[in-house]
Amino acid sequence: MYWSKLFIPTLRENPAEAEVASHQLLLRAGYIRQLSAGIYSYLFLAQRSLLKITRIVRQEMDAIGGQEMLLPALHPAEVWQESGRWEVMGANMFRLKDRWQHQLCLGMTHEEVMTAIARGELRSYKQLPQIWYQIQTKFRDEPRPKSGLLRMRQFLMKDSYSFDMDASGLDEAYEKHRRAYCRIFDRCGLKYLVVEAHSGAMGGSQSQEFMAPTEAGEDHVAVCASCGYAANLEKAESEPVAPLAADPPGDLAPHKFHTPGRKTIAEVSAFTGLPETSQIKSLVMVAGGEPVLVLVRGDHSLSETKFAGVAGAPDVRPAHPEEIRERFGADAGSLGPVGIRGMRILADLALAGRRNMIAGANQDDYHLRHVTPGEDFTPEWHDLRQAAEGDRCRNCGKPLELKKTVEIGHIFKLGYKYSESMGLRVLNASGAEVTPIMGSYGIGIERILSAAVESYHDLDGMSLPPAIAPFEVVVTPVNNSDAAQRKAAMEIYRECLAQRLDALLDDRDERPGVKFKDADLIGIPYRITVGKKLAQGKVEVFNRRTRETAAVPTGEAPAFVRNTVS
RNA sequence: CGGGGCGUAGCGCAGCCUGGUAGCGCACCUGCCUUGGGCGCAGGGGGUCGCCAGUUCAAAUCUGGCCGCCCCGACCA
Repeated sequence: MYWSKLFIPTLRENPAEAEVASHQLLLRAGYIRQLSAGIYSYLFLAQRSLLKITRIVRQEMDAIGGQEMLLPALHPAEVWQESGRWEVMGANMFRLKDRWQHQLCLGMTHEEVMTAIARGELRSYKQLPQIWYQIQTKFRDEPRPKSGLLRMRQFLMKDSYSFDMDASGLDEAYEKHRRAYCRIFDRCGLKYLVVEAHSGAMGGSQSQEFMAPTEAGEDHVAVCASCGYAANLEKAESEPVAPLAADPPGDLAPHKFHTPGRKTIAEVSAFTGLPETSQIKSLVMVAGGEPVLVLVRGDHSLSETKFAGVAGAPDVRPAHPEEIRERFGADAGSLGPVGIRGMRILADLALAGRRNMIAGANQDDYHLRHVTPGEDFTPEWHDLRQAAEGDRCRNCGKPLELKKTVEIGHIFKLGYKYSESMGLRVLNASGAEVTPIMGSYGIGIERILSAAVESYHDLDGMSLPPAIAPFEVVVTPVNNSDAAQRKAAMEIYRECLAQRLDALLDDRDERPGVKFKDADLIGIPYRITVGKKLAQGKVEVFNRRTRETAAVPTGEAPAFVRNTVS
């Protein structure tokens, strides 16, 4: 294509509303424009790149036997009510009414619709297994859209769903997807981690996330460089650092002492001269409407995800200050487990075996010394703490590293949640009615593009992997009014096309600097520059990523790029 | 939902405090010039100053309400 005919609105300056690199660069390079908060138009360059991404996704999904479908984005409330998620999704779901006042919503995901198809049509074990997928727009009324294409209210997802007769069939479908996802992200040229994940509101057992490391990410993962353990921080397990001071020995009774104005762990630590690891941090959570006292070591934080799992309630939240005062007769800074009755007490495993620690006295401005878990109160023991920097790996004892990442893919073993609640049944070989088991597997399409920009950019712009760049090579005559350069550039461009390269000819009547800057900005992996060396029968091949230039005989430049790309 | 910031030309911003002619850079159009990293000269077009109401002889500027966007936190299949 000829650049002079294309709409590529590059900007010299960064738009004020963009904060993260991928957002700034996608705007500046003329890939996207914002229509509203979390809603973007994908202009020519973005669409080309997204089409390349979806082509890779399709090829790999087809390769594991996936069948592509196109499903409605507009759903009747009924299917969501059947699965129970009409309520669960709350304000995150876009809802609307038709002219007859019938309730509808915009699809956030497609478990319900897929299961509705399956229950109407699948009758026999002979029809299983099935893998069905779709690449479509999904809608979520995000409380806070942000970071360009990383968190939107309307976005593209590849979603696939597997239906199997039994758990081993599901294992197989899950494993196929795991491998397909690795191939997809490898082919897209991304750096990524596969981590153990929490299955959240989806329900289900096993689940892994594919995470691309980036400072713009909001998900934290714990990674062991030594043995390969990797998990979302929500669910990561780790060995905490040892207490900084030994516990006083002996069978001591709790002893109340005055701590005027000391509310926080740090304040009590400074007041007593004992490290935070000698304190019990008492938190009040509300799970399923009931208050629960949760205890972690003073320097630790609670993982609300782990807590929700232990509490067995989907709706958990910290208690309000009024609830705490009413129930404990003291404010949050002076709470403790001693003397608490009629309330579940959960304690983190890092407190097990500890003796004579410091906790709140349930009286403002007072704390207790010599509090021993298991003797002065009896908790339920669970892993409740969030892994922290400095912790060691449970498997190999080496230090864990925490990384900021963005989720680009997620695979779930759903189990029977949807097939059960929505009444999907098939007959097995002995004629009995059984419920198929399901899996669900998602990929965020725009996030692949964003993550690639986050990973591969410099001060001049982005440098996308060739597989997903909007063009593979741009042919740039330095001086377009020089007839010899113009002619040579045209011939090289034609030869690039003949070599099946996705090529662009920069035939604009611009200064060389403008053409170079624009090509660098939009991130075309290779540039063939036709300039002063043409007299010696040479042109230059510029590698955007490495910024290296090679002088190549004019006729060989397209083949040179062709070989480098593949 | 809590906290903060911003809304003036396509983009980036000044003007607002102290009310009176709407301005700068980039981009855009015309001509000349130039061609290895956003070149130069000359001329030109483009604005309901987010919206509504109020105060005033007079509002981009002061007051009130509303809307939109961004950031931090909460939340997040």
